[in-house]
Amino acid sequence: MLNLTLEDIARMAGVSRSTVSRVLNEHPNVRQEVRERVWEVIRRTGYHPNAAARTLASQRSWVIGLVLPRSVSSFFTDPYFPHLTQGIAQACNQHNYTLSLFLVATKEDEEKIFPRVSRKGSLDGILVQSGEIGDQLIDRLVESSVPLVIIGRPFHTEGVSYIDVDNVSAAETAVRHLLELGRRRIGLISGPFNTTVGRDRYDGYLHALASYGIDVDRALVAEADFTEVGGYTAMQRLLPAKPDAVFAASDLMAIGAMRAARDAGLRVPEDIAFVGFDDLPIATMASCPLTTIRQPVAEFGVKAVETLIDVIENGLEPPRQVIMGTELVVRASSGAEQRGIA
Amino acid sequence: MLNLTLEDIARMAGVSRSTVSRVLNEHPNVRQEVRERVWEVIRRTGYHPNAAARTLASQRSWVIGLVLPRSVSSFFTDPYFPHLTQGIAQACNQHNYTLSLFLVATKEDEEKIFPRVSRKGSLDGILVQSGEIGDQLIDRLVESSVPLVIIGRPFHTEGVSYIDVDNVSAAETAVRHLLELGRRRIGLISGPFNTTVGRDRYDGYLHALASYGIDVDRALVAEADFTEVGGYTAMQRLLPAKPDAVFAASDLMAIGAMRAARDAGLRVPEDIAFVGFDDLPIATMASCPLTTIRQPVAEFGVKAVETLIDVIENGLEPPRQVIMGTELVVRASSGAEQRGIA
DNA sequence: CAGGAAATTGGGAGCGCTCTCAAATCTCAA
DNA sequence: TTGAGATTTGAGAGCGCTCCCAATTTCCTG
Repeated sequence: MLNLTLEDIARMAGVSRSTVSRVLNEHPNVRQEVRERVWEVIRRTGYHPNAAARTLASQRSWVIGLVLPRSVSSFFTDPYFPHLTQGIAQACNQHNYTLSLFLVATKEDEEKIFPRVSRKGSLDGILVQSGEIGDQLIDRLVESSVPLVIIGRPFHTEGVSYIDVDNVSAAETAVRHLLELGRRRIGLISGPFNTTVGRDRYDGYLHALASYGIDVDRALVAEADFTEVGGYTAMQRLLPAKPDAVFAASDLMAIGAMRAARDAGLRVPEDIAFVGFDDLPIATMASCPLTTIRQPVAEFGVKAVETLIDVIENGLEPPRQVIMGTELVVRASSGAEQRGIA
Repeated sequence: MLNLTLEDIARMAGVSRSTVSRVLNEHPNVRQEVRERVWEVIRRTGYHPNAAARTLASQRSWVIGLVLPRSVSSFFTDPYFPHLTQGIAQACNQHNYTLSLFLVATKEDEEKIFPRVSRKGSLDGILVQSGEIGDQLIDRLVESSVPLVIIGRPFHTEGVSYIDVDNVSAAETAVRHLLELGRRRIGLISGPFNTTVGRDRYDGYLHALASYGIDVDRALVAEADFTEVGGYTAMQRLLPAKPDAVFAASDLMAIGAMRAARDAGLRVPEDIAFVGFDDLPIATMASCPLTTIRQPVAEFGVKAVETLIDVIENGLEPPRQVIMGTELVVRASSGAEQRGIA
């Protein structure tokens, strides 16, 4: 039962290797009767074709890699990544691909992982999370001309496929929501400015203020790192500037920030309103349910896989650039209901 | 640069295919001068050996699979799994293995994944998270006689390799800590009773009570599912029985439970003390820093990988059964300091 | 019932590597 | 200088599959 080969099955079914291969790969042009006889033998023996041999002969591994670069240190702190991974894993399974996970923690990791990832014959394609703007990893992957889809817009977009949400307008919507509720001293807890997502959400914040003719007050902007602790300390830096609302570029930071505001004796949302970004389950479970931008994280992962499969099957050109929609989810933390009642 | 083979490198270096193979695999018995010449060509051309061909010829894929069964629905809610995965990924990288991730969400997933996982030639070994006691997945994997290490003690332990912490004594330590602080109506928010980890921590709770001659009050025991929401609702069920302390079988549940206690107007730890389990970063960030059992989650992952590699290299027998230590970490939630001061 | 087209089947040549074995080369003591 | 033994190298036979091509069989149509 252990080391059966195509040849063995062929002998047992009284046909040739080629015919068994045809049956296995669902090629047409095999007589129904023969097809059934072969399947019967396969089932009875519990035969599974050898993946390596298949890959070698067909130049197709049915494996895709998910690469999370060094800068994504928050893999295990921010629920965003598990959710994304979940969506990706599910889609891989759906499409009969196997998912390999490459967590790049250090520079040495990167050197070790790189050959494994870019080498032909082990991976059909790569999904890589966009990271810091200076990071060479993505450029190196692009150069290796392996089918590649970047999760989150990279800094250089010419000729590369990526998938993202429209962070600028999503952030603008979030901040506008606060403006519409009458808040005027709106703080921003941004993501890192050396990431496109950090910059984009900052730009959205600026646009919203500009549309209301409000000048940006630098004391109302604090850069953080997408973590809860980062949100907490950023909020402490913002407090002296007396914001009456804060847009945080992730739910986790919003939760940290709310905690900091509470610890400073402020009431949410009466004294200070909050809007987050992501709409992960924690958003509803926060001490004050969070108004936030919902992005379809799991579907995002699914779409990334499907885009990558498209690239694998139909070539790198033209670059696929997919932008997914977001929506504002209003809950208690922005004080929308208070105002409605008042 | 793209489709170089061993043969090409051999020709360019003026040696045979075999010699290049020897150089690549660091076999001895290659003249220093030749070795360097070959490396030089490899470096210059950017050649990487084809993984599939290597696997086919050597019957070794250098890939291990991490299988998370259906019952582990909390992959994306409980930070435990990302931490574990992180440890595993890091160790894989260290040992030059590639990690493939198999998230089993549905029965169909399981059917799709199973052949990919048990088939020879794609995976050198498997790490599988222990799940519900009735789950057939592990039994099927054991039968397929692929090198296997189970994360968390499975229900049937004969002949299988696994790695776990001593949940019984860890839980006992946690509950004893509360008893030593003078608490007597100690509630338990347990994990699911259809998991070994759920049962073990329950047993530890019983042992601790027994050692103080306290009879267990069924109204003080609530089964939950390791989620924060589960902890919250379990706490609500416990409240009528007026516990003065609660041991929750995970930090996440402890946090949910504390929130429920607060929402019911109780003060932590004055009115009710809490002890959790895991000591993940969220434990320190809780509204009241959590006394908890620290288990070495990331090292756990590392150890699992190392144990699996041992099994891969030295055979399935004898079964490796590794138990790792835990320690009690005292913070504010158990009220130890109050008592110290009083 | 012939004859050609279509459907079905088998054989062979790889895919790119590892590994055994024998040949070639080198080393050094006598 | 020679030859036994050690070291280094190359040739060849797979690993188990896919896929092309040619051979065989089946199916129609007139």
